[in-house]
Amino acid sequence: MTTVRVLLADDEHLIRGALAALLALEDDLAVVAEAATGPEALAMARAHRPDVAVLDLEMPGADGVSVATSLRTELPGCRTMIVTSHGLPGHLKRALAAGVRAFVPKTVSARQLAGIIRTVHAGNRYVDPELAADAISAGDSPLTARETEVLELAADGAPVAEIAERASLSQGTVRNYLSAAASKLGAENRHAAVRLARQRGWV
Amino acid sequence: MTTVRVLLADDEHLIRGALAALLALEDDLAVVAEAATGPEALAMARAHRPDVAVLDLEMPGADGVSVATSLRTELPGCRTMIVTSHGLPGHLKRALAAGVRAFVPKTVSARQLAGIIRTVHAGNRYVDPELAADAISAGDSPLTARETEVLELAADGAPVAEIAERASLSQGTVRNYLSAAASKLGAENRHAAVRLARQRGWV
DNA sequence: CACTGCTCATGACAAACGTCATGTGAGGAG
DNA sequence: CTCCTCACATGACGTTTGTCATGAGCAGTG
Repeated sequence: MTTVRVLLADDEHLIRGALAALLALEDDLAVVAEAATGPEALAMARAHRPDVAVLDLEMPGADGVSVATSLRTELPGCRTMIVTSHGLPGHLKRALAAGVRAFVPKTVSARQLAGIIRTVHAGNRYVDPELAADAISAGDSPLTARETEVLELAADGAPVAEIAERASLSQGTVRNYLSAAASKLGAENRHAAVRLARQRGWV
Repeated sequence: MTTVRVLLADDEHLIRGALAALLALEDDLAVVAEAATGPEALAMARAHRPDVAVLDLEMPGADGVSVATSLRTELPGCRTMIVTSHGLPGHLKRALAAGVRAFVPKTVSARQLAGIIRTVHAGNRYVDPELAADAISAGDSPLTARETEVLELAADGAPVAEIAERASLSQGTVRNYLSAAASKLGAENRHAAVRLARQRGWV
């Protein structure tokens, strides 16, 4: 029996510590490194070369997906998986596109997580069935690249003039994109559109 | 030595289970009940009458603060504490106003948490120093009750007409409140105001 | 090559919005 | 009792929007 070397990255010390303790109970798993931020996770991974990196999606510095992207090129032998509280369909897609092998919500039990780590280590993938269903039913973003960009700039409630300036577009164009985005999303106005797009992980 | 009977409520199974395991290592603490939702937490508390209820702030059904409020009247002997990922000043204030004895971020370690549970059980209070500093520097909400109410209704990007209807106010009045709220918060428009108020936990 | 879809623009109009002046009534503070 | 604040309202004003028509340049596809 081989021992799986695991890197644990989560900014919540409470969870990270508790998780490490629980995984330590599994005698084929060994937590060889822990990290509380994105950059720290990268550094620890370089130093300890784990078999599997368990990454929280929301971390200070760099989120789980970008850490996974970096790891993919730097340590091809290291499988990555994402654990998260907020299972947005868009996040799942981004994660899979970044080569992440598993995407699980924090609502699973530690025992299940251990099983998933083994699955991933064996070279297989795992996606939470419910999240997968959501992602499939949610579908792809209907927004074009510019529409998405403009919508993001509108996300903090900025007026059109400011968005236009920051995007180097004319105000009329910005209004057109915003209008198109809102109608594609079935929203009454851009602010509601922002909310919807966020919910679906499209921004 | 008395044993402290603890109720653990958190919708993230991973965390709840891990936490229960870690707290079980402390021989003066006993996790007598677990819950994944607000209503479930209430039911479990009634059934098991714990000494201390450790409540996650964000749970389906009812959030930690409202559970704490209910517990305060139903089980006066049960001390409550809030654990959360997002330490917004406003949440801290609401929690303390609801009679919560401790407010801690999930970035603490399990050992620290155990200590805090003991502190709370002994009748003392605990507030994370950093959160406390934030809360003090952030100050109170400058908004009146109605301003807050209207701002909340505006939170999902609804047009003024809809807000007016839902608040049973005239559109002009709604605009006035929204305008007042935005200027008090130093925001350019109501949407930015919503964002700011959220950041500070005032909505 | 024609066709389609994305990008970017302009101009125009109606609706929604922000702001201000102004007024009434209720309730607390002095 | 008076003063002040808050809640609520109206009407009016200019500005910011959403929406639509229209058009040009530029990619990719059949």
